[in-house]
Amino acid sequence: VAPKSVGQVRGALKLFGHFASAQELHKSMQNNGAKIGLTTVYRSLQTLADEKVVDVLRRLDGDALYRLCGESHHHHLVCKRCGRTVEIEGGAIEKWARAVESEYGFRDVDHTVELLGTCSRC
Amino acid sequence: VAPKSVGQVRGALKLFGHFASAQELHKSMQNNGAKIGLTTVYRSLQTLADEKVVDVLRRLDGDALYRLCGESHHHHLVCKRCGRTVEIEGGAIEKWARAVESEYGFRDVDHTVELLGTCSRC
DNA sequence: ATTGTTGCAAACCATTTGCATACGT
DNA sequence: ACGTATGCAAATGGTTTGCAACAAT
Repeated sequence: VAPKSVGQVRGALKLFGHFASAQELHKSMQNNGAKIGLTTVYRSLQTLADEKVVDVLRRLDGDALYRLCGESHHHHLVCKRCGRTVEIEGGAIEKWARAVESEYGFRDVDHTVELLGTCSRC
Repeated sequence: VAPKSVGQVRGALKLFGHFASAQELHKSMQNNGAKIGLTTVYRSLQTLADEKVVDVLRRLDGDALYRLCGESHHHHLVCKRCGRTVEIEGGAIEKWARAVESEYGFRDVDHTVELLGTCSRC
């Protein structure tokens, strides 16, 4: 029985379209007239992250960034300098992960992959 | 006129061999008998980062991780239940990372890969 | 009435900074 | 003595949590 605020936050993220920190998102929602507390924004983002509806990653300064993720599992290529982020199709990775999984007799293997570099503009 | 503590910290990082948070590194140094304050570890890591001799990235929980640049690295397959850890050769990953790098015009791309699953014994 | 939701204020915790002490030259 | 390096303790700031007021059924 998801609280309505979770839907509100998801909507705001959709509107935002790219990675936003909780505080940026909160400010943006208030600017659009929403009456919602910062705490609730945090809690909603937490819920969405648990439900794997949003991706979470960390900016270099330590702030958490959130963005709606599509249905397909993907990874990110992030610029160290400007924070520009590109979603990557990781077909090769998925195959590799499954190969490693069976090679070592593991089950239910999940993986985290992050690429960090410097983009062409920086 | 680099303080000696910077060298100490660099040495500890080398010993560590992979990404470590400031606090983990500090604890590890103290366990090895070093008399150094947490503040100094932070300051030394800051200096090393400014000099570009260490890479900095962020763990999902927000802690900063530091590693000497140019160290060859491997990846880990970790069991969620018993903590058993296997070191993985990531040749396929390295190739994939380089392909992504050139495809999107990024430079100096580093990557983090962690595999989490359940091992055969559990 | 009971259960779930909200938001304020306080707690948390990694990191940074102020400042007084200790060190090197 | 001078300038630098160090570490304690306090400040910072994003995030989390306790709790009491509040809405929904």
